[in-house]
Amino acid sequence: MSLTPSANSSSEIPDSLKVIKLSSGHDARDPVIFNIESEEPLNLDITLSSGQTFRWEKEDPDWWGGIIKGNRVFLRQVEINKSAIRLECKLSPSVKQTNLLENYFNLNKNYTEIYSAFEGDPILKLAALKYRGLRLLAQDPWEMLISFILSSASNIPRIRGNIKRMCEEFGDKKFDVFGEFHSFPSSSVLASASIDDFKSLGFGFRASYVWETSLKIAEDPGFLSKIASLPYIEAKDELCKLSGVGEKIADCVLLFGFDRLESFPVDTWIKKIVERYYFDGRAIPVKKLAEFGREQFGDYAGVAQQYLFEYARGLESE
DNA sequence: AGGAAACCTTATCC
DNA sequence: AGGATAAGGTTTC
Ligand SMILES: [Mg+2]
Repeated sequence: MSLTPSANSSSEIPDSLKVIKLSSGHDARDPVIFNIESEEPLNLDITLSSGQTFRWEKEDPDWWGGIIKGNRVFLRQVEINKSAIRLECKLSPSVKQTNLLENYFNLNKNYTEIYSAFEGDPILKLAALKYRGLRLLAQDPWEMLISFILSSASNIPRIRGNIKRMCEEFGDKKFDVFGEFHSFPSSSVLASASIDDFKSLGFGFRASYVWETSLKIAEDPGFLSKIASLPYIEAKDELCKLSGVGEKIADCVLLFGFDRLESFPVDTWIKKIVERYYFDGRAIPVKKLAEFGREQFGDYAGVAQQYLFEYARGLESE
């Protein structure tokens, strides 16, 4: 299943974006190579190694490899300065999607404007400075759902490993000019696996959650597309009905899979940093913190969350 | 209704 | 070095 986040169906690509083709890929054995230039801030390393996405791998010193809407993509940053960025992109010539990368990186969203909104908040100002070019990605809702069910009380390296093994075991084997790769497995394929299969992949207690939710989605394929049209509160309530999905994971799915920037997922890192800098170190219940985040950061709550998350983790590792 | 306790496994900390 | 603690929480009791 592959759903398009609603905001992208009507997204306009701004004039500031240029696509420069370097190789037309007339020969079906050659990859298509082109550049993307944008005035929007985008730091590939920060964005693709962040905690919102789990399947990107830096295989070369420079090249990132990943899969977008079932298409394998290789990217490297060839320019990054204050006013413009440039990406070199390699795709299989079989890829027909237009604006695949522009949509994935949400290049229609004005992050300079968002940074301005962060100016009045001392912590966000610092975070935006340190992680400039971190962008929210427009990812697949189904992939987000399973990925974040796997994230609960886990850690990022482990989540990546769980997902990688699951894709290798259950994802469709596909071929392009670069060779073999595996897609993210469908709900029906996962529903026909067993809980023990998932335990042997290292899912632990999340194995039953993944199986139950896969079965539910396989039996009700319209479930996720209905979410897209619901108001935030109702969308979240619906998602929470799924096994393994509570408030936090519902917020992650809404933010990363449905472009709902009003979501403010509260995990242990957000809890720590928000208590420390916004509540004078006092302990605050997670539910209150989520309400605070949505209230405090408004339309950009989800972007603020992402910057605070990376900032909090950065503090720990320094 | 609200708050512990249980739940798997692997990084990371000290 | 290796035992303790924490990790993008949810469910169950
Ligand atoms: Mg649930």
